[in-house]
Amino acid sequence: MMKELETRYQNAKRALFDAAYGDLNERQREAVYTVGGPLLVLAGAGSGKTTVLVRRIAFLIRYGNAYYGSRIPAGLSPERVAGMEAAARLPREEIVPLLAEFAESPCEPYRVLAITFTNKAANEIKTRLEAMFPESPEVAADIWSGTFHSVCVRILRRHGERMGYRPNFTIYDTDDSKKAFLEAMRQVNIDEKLLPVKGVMNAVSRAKDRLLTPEEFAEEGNGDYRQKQIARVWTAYQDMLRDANALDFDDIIAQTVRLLRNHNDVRELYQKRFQYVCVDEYQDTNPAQFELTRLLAGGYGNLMVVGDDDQSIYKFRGATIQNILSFDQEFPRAKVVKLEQNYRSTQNILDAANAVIAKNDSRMGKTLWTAQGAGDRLHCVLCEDQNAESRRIVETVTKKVACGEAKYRDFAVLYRMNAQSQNLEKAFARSAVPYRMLGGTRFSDREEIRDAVAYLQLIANHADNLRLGRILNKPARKIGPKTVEAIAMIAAEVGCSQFEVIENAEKYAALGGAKTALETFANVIHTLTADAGTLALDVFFDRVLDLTGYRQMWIAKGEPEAERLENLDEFKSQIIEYMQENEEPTLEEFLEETALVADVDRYDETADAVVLMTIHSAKGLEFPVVFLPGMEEGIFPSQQTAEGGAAELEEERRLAYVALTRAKRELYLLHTSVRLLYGRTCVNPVSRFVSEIPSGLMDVEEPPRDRMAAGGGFRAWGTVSPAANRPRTYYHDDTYIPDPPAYGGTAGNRQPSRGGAGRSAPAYGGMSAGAAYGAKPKPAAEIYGVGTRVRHAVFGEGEIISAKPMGADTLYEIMFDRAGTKKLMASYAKLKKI
DNA sequence: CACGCTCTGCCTGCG
DNA sequence: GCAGAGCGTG
Repeated sequence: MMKELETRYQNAKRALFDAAYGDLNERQREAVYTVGGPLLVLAGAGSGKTTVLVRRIAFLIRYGNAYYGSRIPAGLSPERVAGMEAAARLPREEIVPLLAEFAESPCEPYRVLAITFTNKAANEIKTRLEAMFPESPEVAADIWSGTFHSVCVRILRRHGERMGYRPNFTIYDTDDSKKAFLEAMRQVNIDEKLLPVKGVMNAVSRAKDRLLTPEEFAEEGNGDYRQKQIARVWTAYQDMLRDANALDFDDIIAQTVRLLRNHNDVRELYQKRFQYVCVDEYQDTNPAQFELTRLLAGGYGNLMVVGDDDQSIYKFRGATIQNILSFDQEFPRAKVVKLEQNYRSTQNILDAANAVIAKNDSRMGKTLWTAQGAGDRLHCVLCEDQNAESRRIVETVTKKVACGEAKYRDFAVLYRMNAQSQNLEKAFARSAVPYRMLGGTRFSDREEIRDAVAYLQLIANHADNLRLGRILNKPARKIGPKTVEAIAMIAAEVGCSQFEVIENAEKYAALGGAKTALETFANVIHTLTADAGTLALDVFFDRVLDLTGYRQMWIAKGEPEAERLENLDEFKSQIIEYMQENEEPTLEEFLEETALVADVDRYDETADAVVLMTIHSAKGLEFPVVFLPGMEEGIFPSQQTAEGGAAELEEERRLAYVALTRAKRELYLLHTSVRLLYGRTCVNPVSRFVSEIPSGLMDVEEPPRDRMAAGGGFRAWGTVSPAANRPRTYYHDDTYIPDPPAYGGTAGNRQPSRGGAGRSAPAYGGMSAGAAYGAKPKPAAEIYGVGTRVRHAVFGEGEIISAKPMGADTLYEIMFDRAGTKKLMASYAKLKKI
């Protein structure tokens, strides 16, 4: 009798939770309720992955193992159970307060660790957790949530001394690291021409991902000469970092793993602390991160990982898809929950993505579905060339915005490689469509920012030889390469830091005439080091720029470098922002944030503008309308992938899957008949990923016949027509004019003309353009001189600042009052003189 | 030391 | 096509 009541109680309890979590689907709920043991959540694109992660953390803090737990309250009565059964029919918000009493060993917030890859993801988790506990903000604050690197740095600051790092250690980013590698190569006498640094850095980085030591790496090469050389460089590099009390990004993970492996007390400290460990984007983890996760979760064994094997696109960065594929072998009792219901896209888009990814072998197997319905068919658009492709995208955006179908921010243009972005950006820059482009040089990578940071780093850590070298003679202080070399020699002999040599310059005869300059420099750094402890950070920063003469250096260069000063101001506002966010701001902590938090929120989702970025950086984002230009063999899949092995192609196909699943409503796949890339004209067949999409899902669009070249026209599926093969000349500003017929030659064997034809502007006749494309002849336009005020239909009023004759036409550069400076062809701009 | 010229290589890139 | 590195010269 009692047994039956207990079963009823358990069922009623679960029914209450199911009702309270009724906004989740069944699979999502299962993931949330499963708190004990290893758990793999295979979360398809758009399946509510972050929601599950956050809700689960909140669940285990509030209720612990309430759902699957077997606890029965004392004095359980039939009336009580009947009451619970009736309560399940109440509205959700009335059920939620009833759940607290079912809590079964709930977890304290500080015992939860959530690891992500990007700061953006870490911040999102934090923000969403704060929203889950509005009544007690300390809960979200107590949860350890951060990136792999921030978690490891936190551990190393505390226990790094065991590994030989003093707590004020410095973090070297990729650029610093490159400088150190170059120096290391000089030290071991290896010519950069024979062994490019890029290759060395990559090899060492991959080896560190695999937790190898230089010795193991050399051994693994089995006598391979190159590998032995790399190991020598690596050893010298590692010595330099050790001397400078510095770690690079890879060391941060690898050394934390060694710390936890080799020091039982430290490992146990964290294993006892972390009752629950969650890892996001698990398909992107490398072997070192796998090991770290395993160690940290090794106490309680409550490890949840979330990821999507089909979105593993970072093998080139060291990630192993194996980590997710063999999770259930590594953790034998693991539970696997698949999230396949998609809340983002239409069924047509999902069917296309499913069809493409189904061609892969190395996958766990998922099929996305939606309750939303089929939606529009995909569009496959063939354009003449990359300019037509870009224009086509801009036109489509303009049209859809004009008819009120969408806002600018609903559109994204996603491309395979950054080289494609130039054309696209030009088309947008010339139009009235607001856009923002991600990628390119990051703010923190700019020279002036790096220099400013180097000054701050040196002040925080005088042993930082690399940063010292960066700014020692910047601005020029009459400390030339000879002096620098002498300093390095002395430092190596004495066994001290280079800055200590400078401090004691008068002791060393070898420093000769530079002594005074060095003393002055040392004094400046000493003064600033003292200031760092007393002045407010922003005031201190100004003082650094002024006392070192660094600001003056850029001021002296005048107008062309004005942006540098603006960037330094922008950096100062980042300092102020940091001061506002932290109660006890310190230089060291600020520097750590700068090292680990590169350009937060590069993508402002609120701005009403079309977004342009690579497919890689679009992972995790979604847009109502997505354009995928360059769906061509040789671009996507890229040349080197297509030539690589099957594994490379599978990764590329996953990238295609990521690209397709970014779209919510509409998807445009664009490809061209001819394309100018790397200064070469190429004729690429349409991408295999387009061909893999069932034709019934797609509308195919080709340019109308009369606009096509003579000779049978273009065939969509890659047949090369002779006319398409004709070489063309492009001007630096991308205004294109076909070569006259007499030019001859074919695209395939055309020699790159370095600095030759095409740079200057030969006077081509306008007619050849018309003849090649059968296009209408350009209407004659009235020619205006520089300084003329004109009106444009879209951009409004402006002034002509330059006019360049181009064949029969004229290229104007016009500074518009509101739309900025644009380059326009006279015949198309339809300008009116004011 | 600053500049301008030539040469080269070139996919994706978190922290 | 173009950026970044390397190199030579004023």
